[in-house]
Amino acid sequence: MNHLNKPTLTSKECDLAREPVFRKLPKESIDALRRICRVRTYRAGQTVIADQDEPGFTGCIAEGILRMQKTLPDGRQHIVGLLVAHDMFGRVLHRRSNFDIEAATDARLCCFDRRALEDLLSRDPALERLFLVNVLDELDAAREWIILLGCRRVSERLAAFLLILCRRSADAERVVSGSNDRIRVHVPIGRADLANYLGTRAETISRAVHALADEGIIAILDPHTFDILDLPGLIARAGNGDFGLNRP
Amino acid sequence: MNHLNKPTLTSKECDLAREPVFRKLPKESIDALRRICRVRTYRAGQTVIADQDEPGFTGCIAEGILRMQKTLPDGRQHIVGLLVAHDMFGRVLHRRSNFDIEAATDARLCCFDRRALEDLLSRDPALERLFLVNVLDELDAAREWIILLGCRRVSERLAAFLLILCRRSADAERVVSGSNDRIRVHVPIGRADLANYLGTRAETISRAVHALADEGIIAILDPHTFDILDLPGLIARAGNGDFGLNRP
DNA sequence: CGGCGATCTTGACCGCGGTCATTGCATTCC
DNA sequence: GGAATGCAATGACCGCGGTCAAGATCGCCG
Repeated sequence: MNHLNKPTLTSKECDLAREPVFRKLPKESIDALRRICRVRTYRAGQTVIADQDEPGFTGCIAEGILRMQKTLPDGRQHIVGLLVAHDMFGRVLHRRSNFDIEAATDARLCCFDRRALEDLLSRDPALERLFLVNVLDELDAAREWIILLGCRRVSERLAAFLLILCRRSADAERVVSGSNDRIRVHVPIGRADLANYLGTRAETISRAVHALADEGIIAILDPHTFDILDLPGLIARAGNGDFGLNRP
Repeated sequence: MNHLNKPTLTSKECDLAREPVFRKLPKESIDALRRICRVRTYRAGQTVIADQDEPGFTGCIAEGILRMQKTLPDGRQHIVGLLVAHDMFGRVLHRRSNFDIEAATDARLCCFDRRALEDLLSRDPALERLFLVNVLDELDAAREWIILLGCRRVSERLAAFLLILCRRSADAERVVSGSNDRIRVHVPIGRADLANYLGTRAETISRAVHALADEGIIAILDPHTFDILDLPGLIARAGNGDFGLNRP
């Protein structure tokens, strides 16, 4: 059983002031946001925003994981982004979505009405600045990912992905075992999603994972749980890129 | 001879009001911009902004082509973006550049002092909004590119790239030949750069180009000049993606 | 004019990774 | 308990595209 695939949805509402993205905002901005905030919950597999839709809201994730993906006419799929708790999703100032946004796990979302948020943005420079900086960071991350897909082999991409998971403290925890401490990471998605994210196939992911295990870089506890045994080795495998540093 | 590799640098200054990006701005915003604008010229191959630099300016391109690229520790390179005339380059609100920005051809740039521009942004909501929308479009384009690299084969990527060139009217012109009209496109960069952009190698680019020619989809006039003979065929090859629609 | 260097092209080879098929191992449902 | 379902793992095969090497083409410059 993978607890990350079945988050327990608590009944407490969004606490926007506690979201890292909004923390730096002045109190009145947060209050204004809170006034246009509605909670929505989705079950794994449900579509939040469909490709080419004109959604009425954007928001941020309180709990769960969303995947942004595109399905090509011939059926091939690609995930352009995984969004975890505290990430923003959707698109202000833009009519149509260019991707499907689906719940990869059960999810609870704090949603802002699009119109109301755009009004707010126009009247609140601090908020608009926050969004600008946020989008700039996303752009950087997207370009890092372009490099990942453009000139790295699958094993390197997998290593980079695991490093990103390591850096997200919510997904990683230090585990003391014997004399040396390991980093435990939970992979919150299945092999197929992971393959679509890394631009390859589930079989290749499987082989790459076990290759890392054979080299002693990771240990496989179960298909969704690994221990990082050799962090420097993993970093070397990833090609020393500084992944995820933009998204602390 | 490839005239696009050696643009003649005219002596006239930037006419910001005529740049499509700025056209919608109120006159006073444009005037303010013009006041902090300096022209810089670069020769092909020169570095405009180095990876990890903290550049003192950003700007937009009056003439020429810039490439944003990253060189990995092991020497592999990847181009994350080609910037042509009227595109913005560089990064407001961010200390360090994550990429090299180099002149792929001789280039003339309208540059804004970074500090002055950031001051301006804080005081001019219309300008800040323009930047936000601009960055959102770049993010969309980057994600399209992620899909291109993540789940399309080289011949499809090449086809998509040619379609983007077609849609940039400056690079494409209709040519009447006999009864049917062709679209002529100039490829402003060499095979090696193109390979780094499309995530492959120069040899593979060469083969893919000639494969398209063998199928009668394009005609090769010289290594930098093609005629599109079968636009629907090219679109089908590219997988019906709507490339470049974000950047009209 | 002739040699030289850069770029593009083409061929031969082969390895990474895509594809297909099979197996194993859970969990769920009858 | 046994059948059914879903995901992961593994093996066999092979094709796309990376790599290396050798021509081809063109512009440049002595």
